[in-house]
Amino acid sequence: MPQVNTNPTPGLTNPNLSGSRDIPTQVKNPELVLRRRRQITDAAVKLFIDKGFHKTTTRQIARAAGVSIGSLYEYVASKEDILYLVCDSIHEEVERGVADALGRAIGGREALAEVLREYFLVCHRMSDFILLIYQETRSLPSQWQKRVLANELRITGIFIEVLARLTAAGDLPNLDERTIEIAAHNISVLGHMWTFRRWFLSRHYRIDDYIRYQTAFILGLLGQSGRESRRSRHKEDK
Amino acid sequence: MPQVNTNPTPGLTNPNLSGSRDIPTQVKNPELVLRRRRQITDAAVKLFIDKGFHKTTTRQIARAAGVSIGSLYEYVASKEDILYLVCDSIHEEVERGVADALGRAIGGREALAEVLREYFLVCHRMSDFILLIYQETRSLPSQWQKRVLANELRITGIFIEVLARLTAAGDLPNLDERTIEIAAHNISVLGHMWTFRRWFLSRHYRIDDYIRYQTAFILGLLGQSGRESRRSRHKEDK
DNA sequence: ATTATCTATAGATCTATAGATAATGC
DNA sequence: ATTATCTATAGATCTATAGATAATGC
Repeated sequence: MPQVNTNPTPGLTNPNLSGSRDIPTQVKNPELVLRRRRQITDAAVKLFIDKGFHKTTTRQIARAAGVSIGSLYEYVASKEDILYLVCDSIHEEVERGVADALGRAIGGREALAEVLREYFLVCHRMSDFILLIYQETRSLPSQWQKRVLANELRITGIFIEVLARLTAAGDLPNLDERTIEIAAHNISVLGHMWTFRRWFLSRHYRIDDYIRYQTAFILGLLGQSGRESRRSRHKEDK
Repeated sequence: MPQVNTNPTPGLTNPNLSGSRDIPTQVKNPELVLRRRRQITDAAVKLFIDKGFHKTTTRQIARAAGVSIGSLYEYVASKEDILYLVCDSIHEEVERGVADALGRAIGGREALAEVLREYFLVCHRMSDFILLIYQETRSLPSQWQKRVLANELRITGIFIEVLARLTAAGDLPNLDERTIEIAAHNISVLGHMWTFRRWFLSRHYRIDDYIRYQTAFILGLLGQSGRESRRSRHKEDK
C-alpha cells in the first residue's frame, strides 16, 4: 500500500483544463482564466507530488505559479479548488494517454497484449500523477470526489469495451459481462500497482519485464488471446 | 483510484502495539505507556478514518482518548508519532488476520482458492483500515514510511510462501520465482482493490461474488489449482 | 521525591479577503 | 470605468511546551 516518491516528475501537458468550467472566478476574460489556471495547476501539481496537498501552502502555489496570493484567489475560491483542477487535469492526461495507446494497438490477434502494453507504459510515464490521485482524492469536497471517481470509471470502461470487442470477434473465449467488468477493473488496478508499489517493483523489475509478467497473468484467465497461444498452453499442461 | 468512506468502522483489537517500542516517552511505567497508547491509537484511528490525518487535530485525539492534550504529549513526541502507532497497529491486525486465514485453509487440492477466500474476507473486514494506510502512509516521516513498506512486503511474502509450497507439492504447475513473486503482489493488491474501489464494487457485487470472480481470474494464470479444474477448462475450450 | 496529569498559552502558521494600485479601453 | 493585480493583514487555527497541581511511595 505504500507510496513513496522517487522519480523526477515530467510536466503535465495539461490540455483543456475542462474541469475549469466547474469553478467560478472573479475574472471576466475567459482565455486569461484558462491561461492563469494552467499556470496555477502546473505549479500546484509539482508541489503536491513533492510535499502532498496539506503540506503545500497557497502562498507556495502562488509563488511557483508566478502570481500573487491575491490574484490566485481571483481564479479559485479555495485551496480545494486547486486540487480539483489538478486531479481533473491528471485524469484528462491519463485518459488521452490510454486512448492514444488504444489507437496504436489494433492488431487483431495479439490485440489485448498490445493494449496492455500501451496502458502499462502510460502508467509508467504517469506514475507520480496516478499516485497523487490515490493519495489526495480524499481531500476533495465530496461533490468533486464523485467526479474523480466517475473519471476513473470511464477509464475502466475503455477496457470493458476492448474486452467486449475481442470477445465478440472471437479473439477471446466467451466471457460473461461481469467477468469482463472485473477483468477490466483488474487491468486498471494492476497498471496502478506499478505506481503504488514502485518502491519495490522498480527495484526488482524493469517495466518491460513487469509488462511481460502481467500480460501472462491477465491472459491466463482470459484463455489467452488467440488459438495459437491457447495451443501452446495445452502443451505446457501435458 | 478513488477512495470514499462509507461503512461504519469496527474497532481495532490492537493487540501488542509493537511499534510502541520505537517511540520515546516521558512516562516511566511501561504498562501504563502501553495502555495509554492503546487509548490514543484507538481514538486516533477512528478520527483518521473519518476525517483524514491532516484534518484531525491533536486536541480532538486527546479528547477522544480521554486524556488532556498535555498528557498526550507525554506519550508521543509529535502528531506523526500517533500516525505511526496507528499504521503499525493496523498492519499487526491485518497480518494476524492473514496468518489466521492461512491456518484455517490447509486443504491440499483447493488450497489456493481457500487461502484467497480467507484473505479477501480479511480485506473486506478491514476495509477502512487498509484504505487509511493507502492514503496516509505518505504523511509519515520517511524512516517510518520504510517500516510500513516492510510490513506490506511481509504480508506479500506470506503469499509467496503459499504459492511456492503449492508449486513444490505439485498442486500448481511449475512457476518460476518471479512469476510467483508478481502473482503474490497481485493477490495482495486485488484484495486491496476491494477496499479502494469499494465505492463502485460494493454497489455491484457482494463480497462472495467478488471472491468467486477474482479466484477464477487468479487461478487462470496459475493453471488452476488442480487437475480436475484443469480438465473442466479444456472442455470449455472446445 | 517521584511520577503522572492538567491548564493555559506561546509561537508559528495559513487561508482568504479588503482595499489600494496599475493597466486597459471607451 | 472596468478589469486585473498586488500588498498587507485579519482572523482563525494548531502543535507543542512550560509550569502548576495532584497522586503515589519512601
